[in-house]
Amino acid sequence: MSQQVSQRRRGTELEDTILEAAWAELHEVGYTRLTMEGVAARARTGKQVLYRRWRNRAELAVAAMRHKTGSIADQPPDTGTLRGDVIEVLRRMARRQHDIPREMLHGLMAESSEVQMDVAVIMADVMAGILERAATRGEIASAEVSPRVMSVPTDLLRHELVLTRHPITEELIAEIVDEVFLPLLGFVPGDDVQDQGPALRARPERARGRGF
Amino acid sequence: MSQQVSQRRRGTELEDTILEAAWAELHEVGYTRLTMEGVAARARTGKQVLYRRWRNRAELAVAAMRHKTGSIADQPPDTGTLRGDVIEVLRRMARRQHDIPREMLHGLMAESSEVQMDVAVIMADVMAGILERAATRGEIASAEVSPRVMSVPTDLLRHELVLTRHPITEELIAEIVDEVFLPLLGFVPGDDVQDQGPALRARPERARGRGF
Amino acid sequence: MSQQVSQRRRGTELEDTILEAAWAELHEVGYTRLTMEGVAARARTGKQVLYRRWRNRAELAVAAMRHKTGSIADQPPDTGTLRGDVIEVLRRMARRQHDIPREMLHGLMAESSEVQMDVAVIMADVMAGILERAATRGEIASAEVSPRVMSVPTDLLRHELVLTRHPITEELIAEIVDEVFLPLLGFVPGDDVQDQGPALRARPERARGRGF
Amino acid sequence: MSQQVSQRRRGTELEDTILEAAWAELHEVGYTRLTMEGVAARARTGKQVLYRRWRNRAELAVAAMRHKTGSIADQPPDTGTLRGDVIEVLRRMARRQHDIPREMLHGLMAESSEVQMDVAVIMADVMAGILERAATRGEIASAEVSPRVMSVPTDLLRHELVLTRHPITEELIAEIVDEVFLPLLGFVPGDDVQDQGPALRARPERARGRGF
DNA sequence: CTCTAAACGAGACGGTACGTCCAGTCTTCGG
DNA sequence: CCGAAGACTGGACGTACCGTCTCGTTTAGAG
Repeated sequence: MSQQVSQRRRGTELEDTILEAAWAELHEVGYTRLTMEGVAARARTGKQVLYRRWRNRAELAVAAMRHKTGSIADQPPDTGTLRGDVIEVLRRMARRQHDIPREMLHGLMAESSEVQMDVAVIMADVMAGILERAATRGEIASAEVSPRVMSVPTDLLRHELVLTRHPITEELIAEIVDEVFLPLLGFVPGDDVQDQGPALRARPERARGRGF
Repeated sequence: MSQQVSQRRRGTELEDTILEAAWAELHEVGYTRLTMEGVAARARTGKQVLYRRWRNRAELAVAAMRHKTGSIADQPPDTGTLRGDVIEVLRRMARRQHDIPREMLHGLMAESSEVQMDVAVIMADVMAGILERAATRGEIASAEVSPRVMSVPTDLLRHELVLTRHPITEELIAEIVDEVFLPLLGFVPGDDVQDQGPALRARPERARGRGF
Repeated sequence: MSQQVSQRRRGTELEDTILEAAWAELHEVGYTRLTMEGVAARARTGKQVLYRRWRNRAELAVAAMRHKTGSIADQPPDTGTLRGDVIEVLRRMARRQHDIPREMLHGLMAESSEVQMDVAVIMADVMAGILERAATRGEIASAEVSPRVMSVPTDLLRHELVLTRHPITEELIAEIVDEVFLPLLGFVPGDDVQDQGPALRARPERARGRGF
Repeated sequence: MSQQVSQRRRGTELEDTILEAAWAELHEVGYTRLTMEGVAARARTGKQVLYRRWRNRAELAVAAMRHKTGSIADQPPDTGTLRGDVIEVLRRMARRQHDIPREMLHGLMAESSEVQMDVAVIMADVMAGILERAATRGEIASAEVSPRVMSVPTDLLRHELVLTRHPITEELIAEIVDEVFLPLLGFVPGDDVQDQGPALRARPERARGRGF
């Protein structure tokens, strides 16, 4: 009479459980100390089940990451101004990165060739759209911008996000847009952008080694 | 009778042997599969000897890296032109990176807090010097440039070096300098820089995933 | 339009296939490495089909063994002489054992309580019949023989078959009969049994350990 | 002042601990379910330590067995009578076997070629000595006995010990000696051996299968 | 020059995780 | 309902390294 409930998890249900377990482990112990055994134990299943789906912890971690973080440029921002659009794009990138610690990213990039910078291409499309609209509005003379220039804001932000330990602030985003990107486009900001305080400020962090 | 040669290595001699062994291992198997046991075996010594000097493989790898790659900005370039100087700086960065596979870098950044972007600060100093001289020569109006702008060329190159799989070419460097940095400084290139072919070219690589 | 042949095996047909697969596996990899999965794969069926019939690999192996080796004392030998009958019984035991490697037997005895020495009782009956006929023929005074004595030849042969690595030869069988069993019955062999060569011969094999 | 006790066990001390742990596991779970992990856990050491010493669980089990059970025929019995000596030998065998369950033995014989019947040869020597003394005392005409006959009592007992589930009783031993061995030697027992009750008794156990 | 303390080389130790195999059970689907 | 197929829980396998500890052997340098 009563609906026979499956005792044993299978397929998608099981997979979701595992990916959530992996995500939890990633945040508790970090990628470096992520173990298949740990994930299996937390998901209350066997290691074989994991290995049936992902060849190694890198693939598992990538899958867990994607499971939690949806696609980035689902719908391009449209704030009505060039500056607003670009800032919104950068904000979304930063917000997205919030979930993914640098350490995890580096660990993945060290072990997996999966994690690519593919998003760069996607971002290029988004930026092209933004510039298109800006040209239509007459904010800039032409949408014909070198791809190198077009990717400057996202590249610079990504550089900060992944390769430095600087906290990502609104000021940082404003700097990238107002000191670098807009000037490159020959855009002269109107009166609404007079908060250019941080310019010419020295970086606080000191070098302790030689880095790379 | 014969000169008594020390059978057992110690101190610096031993340390050098180890660091070379580590460097060799790094290139043979990569950072991910670098093991203390492997290095010890290759250097024909015991693991204790390694642990006496470096707390873990990350420290050892960093040390091995530094042992091979000297400091970056030993002497700032001085080619006589702003453009030449900046290009030279980027070339040196690229050349230096040649020795250090991306995988190694990511592995290190995942495990060690040692590998920092400290070099960024050093590069800032170098760039400041270059701009100073350019201002003196009258190439640019003033050396008073926002630190954000000043670090744009090195940040962009580092982004390419570490976060993409693009090969580092002369064209890439030229793009960064001619399409981004010099325009930002309000610099109008002379007749010697008419090789601006790559502009507006589309990026060839396609996205295969969502990356990050 | 040809007669639709049942693609799916069932009942006895399926069971036979499985038992033959099991027997084949037993001879290819031995009992120790016999696996339910291996048998299922070889029989092109699922594990559940096996578990529906036999609780574990021991039971399956026993079944496979019995499937190949029929009952031992189907019809008691009747050669016309006491000596001939006993030798024939021992020969049949030896021949039967030929199919079943010692390793398989030990494996089964370790895991299954099924494989019993029940045959001992059967053999006792067979031996009783043989002695009965010998008494009737007048070869021995009486068929009233202690059960212990009666089982001596089969027990000794079984000891050799299962617990030693000695090859089972005609001489071995002759020894058991002529040096042990017949003397125990007070039987004086006639002239046809003068091939008593092996007596007093030393055993060739040397001890290498302490065994048990 | 205080004796510095080594925290970490090594060499023989560690080995003894392990063998005792293995012996304990053998008795708790039996050979079939003996696991290297179980032994390592009980001995509070790593699996590698076990594998460094023994290639597999069979070797470990054999070693554990030998560690507990000393050599069998350290000093031959000398009771003053042939019967007494033989009975004493069989009693010792039975006592020794008490420690080693049949299941363990079969498991070992299935997996290891180490466990041999070498002891048979040793027993032959012991029996030869016993017969020698019996001949000297005049109990038997000559010590020249066929090796087959000489090993009959030990072979029969071993058959019972290993291949049947019969409990090993004094009566069983008496049967072997009084009904089989002594008669074979043409020995006529004196008045002290009138307890020949069990003769002609039927075996109680019934066959449940076809055995082997 | 002898003695001593430290460092070296070698490798065992207690442990964690790997990636694989198999047991025995459960589920789905098709005939 | 049962066969075929295969996924699931779970446990052990045998291996690789980790970082520590111990042993016996150089080897510098202090006395």
